[in-house]
Amino acid sequence: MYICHMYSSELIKGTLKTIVLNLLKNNKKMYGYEICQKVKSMTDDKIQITEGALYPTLHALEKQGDVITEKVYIGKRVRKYYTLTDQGKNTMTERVNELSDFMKTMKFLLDLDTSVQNV
Amino acid sequence: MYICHMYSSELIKGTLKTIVLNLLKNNKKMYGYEICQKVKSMTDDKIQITEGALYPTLHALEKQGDVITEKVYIGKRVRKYYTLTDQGKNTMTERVNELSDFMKTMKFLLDLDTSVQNV
DNA sequence: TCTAATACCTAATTTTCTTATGTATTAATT
DNA sequence: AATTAATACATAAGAAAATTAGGTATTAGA
Repeated sequence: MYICHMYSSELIKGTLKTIVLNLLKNNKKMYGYEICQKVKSMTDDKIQITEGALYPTLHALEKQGDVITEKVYIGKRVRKYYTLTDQGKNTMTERVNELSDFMKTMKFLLDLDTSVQNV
Repeated sequence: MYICHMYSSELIKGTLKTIVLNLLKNNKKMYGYEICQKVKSMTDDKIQITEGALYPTLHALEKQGDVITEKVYIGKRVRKYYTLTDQGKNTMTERVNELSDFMKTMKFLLDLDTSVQNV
């Protein structure tokens, strides 16, 4: 039995934007720190997005028009909420489809589809 | 319907070593150029490993003892065949299991497991 | 004879992440 | 009350892994 504690960083590379965009679809509106925690808890600590990776990614998404931001003050502490734009929804759909397709291809390539049914 | 012609390069990042190690499992003995062609044909041109990425990867695998090489001359042209070592077989198993596990996690994270049965 | 395919290789650059560092507020612990 | 941990943002230096572009040489095909 294979027990995995945390994925090697190479694997996660390239999927960060897709993860973020997809979370924004499901949760409508999130802030950076929340995204880190959410991914960590949803994956049983297997995927831990570092803040050094996340914030530049969020800024890039904003710059290219896939998300818009709004600042909310909780007392004196600021939160920056991110929301998908219409363009961002398209980007999200494309990215998620592509990743889904990629995983099917990888499954085939690595001979992992041992099941009988194959849609 | 989503039609994918070729995956964006970010996705493939981090999976190259795993792909190579796995191909060597199934095919026993392969040379670099052959690996490129095999991956290309098996994935309907969706994954095209560039030689600039492959050769350094193969050299790294050799350096860390996961593969051994033998040169074979076809006329005057040389082919460098790569074979998994025992250590390489272990590495391969680990890598493939990790990637398989990672894809399950991503499926869950991206809410892609809509099927009823869930092994 | 010229081009395409086969077969290897490396180097400069780019992208993307890690690691480290920084600021500041608020909650929890001692 | 004071210290630590958690919350919440951010950037910058460096590393890793790919792309892009270049190089050499042989062989097959047009």
